[in-house]
Amino acid sequence: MATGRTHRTATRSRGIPEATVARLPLYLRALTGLSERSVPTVSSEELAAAAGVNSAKLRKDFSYLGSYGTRGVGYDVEYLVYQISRELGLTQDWPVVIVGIGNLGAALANYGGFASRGFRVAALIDADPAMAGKPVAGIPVQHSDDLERIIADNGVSIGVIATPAGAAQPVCDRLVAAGVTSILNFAPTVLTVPDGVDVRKVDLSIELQILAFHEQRKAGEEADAAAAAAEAGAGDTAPVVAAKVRGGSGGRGKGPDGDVPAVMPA
Amino acid sequence: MATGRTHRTATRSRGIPEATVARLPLYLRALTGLSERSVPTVSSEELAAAAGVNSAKLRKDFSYLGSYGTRGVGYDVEYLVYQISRELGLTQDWPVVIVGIGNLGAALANYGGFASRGFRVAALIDADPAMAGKPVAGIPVQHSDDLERIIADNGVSIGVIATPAGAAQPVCDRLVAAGVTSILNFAPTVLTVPDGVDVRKVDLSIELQILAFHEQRKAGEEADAAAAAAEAGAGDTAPVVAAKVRGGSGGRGKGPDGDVPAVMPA
DNA sequence: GCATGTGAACAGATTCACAGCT
DNA sequence: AGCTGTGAATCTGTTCACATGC
Repeated sequence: MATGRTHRTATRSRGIPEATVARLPLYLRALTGLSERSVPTVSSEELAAAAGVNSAKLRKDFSYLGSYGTRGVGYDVEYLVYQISRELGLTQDWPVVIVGIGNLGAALANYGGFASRGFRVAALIDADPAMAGKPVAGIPVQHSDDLERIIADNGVSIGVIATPAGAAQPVCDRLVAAGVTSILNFAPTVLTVPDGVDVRKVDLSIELQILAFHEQRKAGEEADAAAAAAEAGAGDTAPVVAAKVRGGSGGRGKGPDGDVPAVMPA
Repeated sequence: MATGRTHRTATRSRGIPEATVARLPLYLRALTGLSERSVPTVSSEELAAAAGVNSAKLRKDFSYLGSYGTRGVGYDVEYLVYQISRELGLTQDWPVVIVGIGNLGAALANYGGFASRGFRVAALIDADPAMAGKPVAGIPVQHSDDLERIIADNGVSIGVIATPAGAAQPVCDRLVAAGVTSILNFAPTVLTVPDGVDVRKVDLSIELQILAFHEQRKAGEEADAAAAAAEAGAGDTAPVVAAKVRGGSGGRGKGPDGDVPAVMPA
């Protein structure tokens, strides 16, 4: 169903491009590094190198925030740290709940990067009664029956879903109903949420698949030749089936050399 | 200098846009779901809904792969699964090493999504001698002294870094020197790699920071809305509007645009 | 002189809308 | 009639190059 529609008044003055927002945390990290080493100022060139982007992009990004630099000199590190933190909303405290305390959930609970940036793990929630009360990263796991109360009691607006795929949508629905408006989803599922709720997803296997694509490409001539050979072979062997007899059901012939299908999940 | 990717020297007309590549795994997942339920064909509309994108984009994406659909009918599920798998390089087996077996590394080792898509965890490596020999996810952890040998013995070209930030660059250097050409980095550091090596990073705290930005903006918009209402109503109704009114979707005319999930995927 | 900040050119991705095939 | 495949239009993001101000 079409939900849709972004706000129209969007670009008043708070029109920071999404791509820029996604880089602000990167700059912030580089800046905190400099701050810790008591570096007072940086040029766009230096900071860009530390953040792994190019300097023109960095200057453009900063220009959306305002003119916080000094021509001929550079940027004041502490000042920029503050401005970016404020822009990202990190000057306030964000209570977060993590739902699904398996391996990944536990890893997230232990992840130091949260606490150090204004995020506070307010609660860990799991559906397994055996987990209830068990401390993970020093925080006792609570049963999911209490999810709504926990959200309300802690004023949580950001939820992290680290459940198995099947549980993700129901959990998401409950989080949203309870008042959560931002969700970070680690489950390999497309979540459906009402308008006004933001979802970001992190999918480990997707990242690897993208790498595999490039890796295959790199293998270059070899892989290319192999693929070409396989495709050429298609003219008189198995894949013809795939190419012509589609719609067929179950029995798909095995590929050219052994393991064609290969992609069914366990 | 940094990311030096050879331009689209690509092979023949193999110029698949990066944005499209990043979505192929998404389509693949939706398709495997359909395949498991023995659905023989899908329309671009249906598949797009399942993958959480809009149908024009999906058709455009598929057009880069070739003409694998049937006009008036749709796409053959099994055939598409095979084509996308092949394009992503998932019809071959990719041995992967995970370096840094802390909470996160263990979670990754246990993550089912790898094995099910052509990725095989060939080895777990950690710098802590106390970990050596201990099985995680059924695989004995090996000491990092042997990193080079492990890479070579297993023909590994993809490495996953899940170490603390400080160890990431040295580990990366050793992986690359040993022959790894694709790296998935979970450590919160910018890695420097030679040309020809791909790095993708997953940063949990960055994702949360992006959510925080939007969360903050939402709060601001509520205020804006209240202000606008006040302005329009001229002291008519109270700012009660600012209360939690979410998910809205009252009547509103047909939305001209699709159902974009509000935030761009990683 | 030197580095920021920014309009303008460029490149890439998304969406539209319809021609073309089944 | 229905759905794919794709040029054209649009939108978003990046890079260039230089005027601007310390």
